[in-house]
Amino acid sequence: MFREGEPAERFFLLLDGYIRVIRTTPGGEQVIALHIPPGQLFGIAPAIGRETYPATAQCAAESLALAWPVGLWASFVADYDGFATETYKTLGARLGEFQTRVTELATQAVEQRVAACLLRMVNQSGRLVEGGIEIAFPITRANIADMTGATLHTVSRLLSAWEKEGVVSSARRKVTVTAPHRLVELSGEG
Amino acid sequence: MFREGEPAERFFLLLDGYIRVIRTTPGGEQVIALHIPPGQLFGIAPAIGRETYPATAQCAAESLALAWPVGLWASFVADYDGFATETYKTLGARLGEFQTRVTELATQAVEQRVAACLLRMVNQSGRLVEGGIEIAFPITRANIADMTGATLHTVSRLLSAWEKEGVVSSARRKVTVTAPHRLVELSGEG
DNA sequence: CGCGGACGTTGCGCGGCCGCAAACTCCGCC
DNA sequence: GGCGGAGTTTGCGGCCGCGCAACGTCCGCG
Repeated sequence: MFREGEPAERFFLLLDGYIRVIRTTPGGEQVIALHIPPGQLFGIAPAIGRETYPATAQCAAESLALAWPVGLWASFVADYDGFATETYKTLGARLGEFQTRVTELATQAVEQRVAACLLRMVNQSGRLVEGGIEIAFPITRANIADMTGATLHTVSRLLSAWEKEGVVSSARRKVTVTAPHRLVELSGEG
Repeated sequence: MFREGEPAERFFLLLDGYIRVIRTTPGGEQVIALHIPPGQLFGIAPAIGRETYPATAQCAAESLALAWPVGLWASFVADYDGFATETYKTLGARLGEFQTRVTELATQAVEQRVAACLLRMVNQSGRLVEGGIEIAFPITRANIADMTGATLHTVSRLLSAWEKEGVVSSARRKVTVTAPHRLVELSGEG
């Protein structure tokens, strides 16, 4: 959709699908900052007084979004009454999520972080299926590794172990949580 | 000043001093989320649609702040023209900082994180003294450990090593950076 | 002036997680 | 159908950084 550092020419509203927001380090490694579910605004650089995008946005699944030139931002805020409030809440929710993630990354072991990461995705974007709750967009071990600051290998090992214990059930690019309560325990009551 | 989870009854403007914003994990460990320099708003729960404070705020140094009941927030936004914009920018800056920290925590080794952490504090709250730039508020090794997700011991070892190399110079509750460029290298060009 | 507590340093051992390597499976595409 | 690439699994070795412990130092306070 757009890349980190590009001039922010538009802002978006996601109608359907999922967007992955990514930051790339100078060293070439990437970190997944967040996933945008349908119904949320994104690319809202103008809201925070920026003229370039602070991160890269990719489609995590087939997606449909509306886009407006940033010039219209001010008139949206002025014309639609709940708009500013809603934006504030979105920002606040993201700020809170980042704070939580900083806390997790700083204090918890990889196993707990991966568990917490799965729980977060299930909560935000879970889809009820028989046998558990499925994460509603395609996701690989490598993606989870990028979110948790672990390696692909470690994530794979953890998921294998959990699958043997019946906590999760995973297929190619898909993860279903079958025993959320167990995962909560694993995440350290977080 | 206030504690995480308390009902947000007031918001603040820091006139002088420094505020440390802290989150405590269920396990009792604490993480320093950010430091507030003079001139910034803080405790702005109402801005993000929250009714409780998302974190704890302590004085890091002797401080002086103004406080208003949250009820006045709306009228501030309505009456003072730059107020909303300024708040957005503050939120945006914090969001950006958290994103950066998540990235660092996820991809970089402890040594680089500590270097980056010192650089950030020097940039935001540095005071020019002879021989280098000093961090303007009292700070302990344990504080730095809480910010970087390392242990007191590791931080102590790193600072000792850097002091021998002439990169920093530290005393009790005080750190002065004497060779910022070296620290930038150590931080991995971050 | 002496005590207590906060802060800082250093050594040692262990374990979790990375890094590398190799192999397997599945899917899309020509 | 066959090829290639993306995704996943698993084993093994090594190192960084934690956890513990003990000691040293500095400051504030009665």
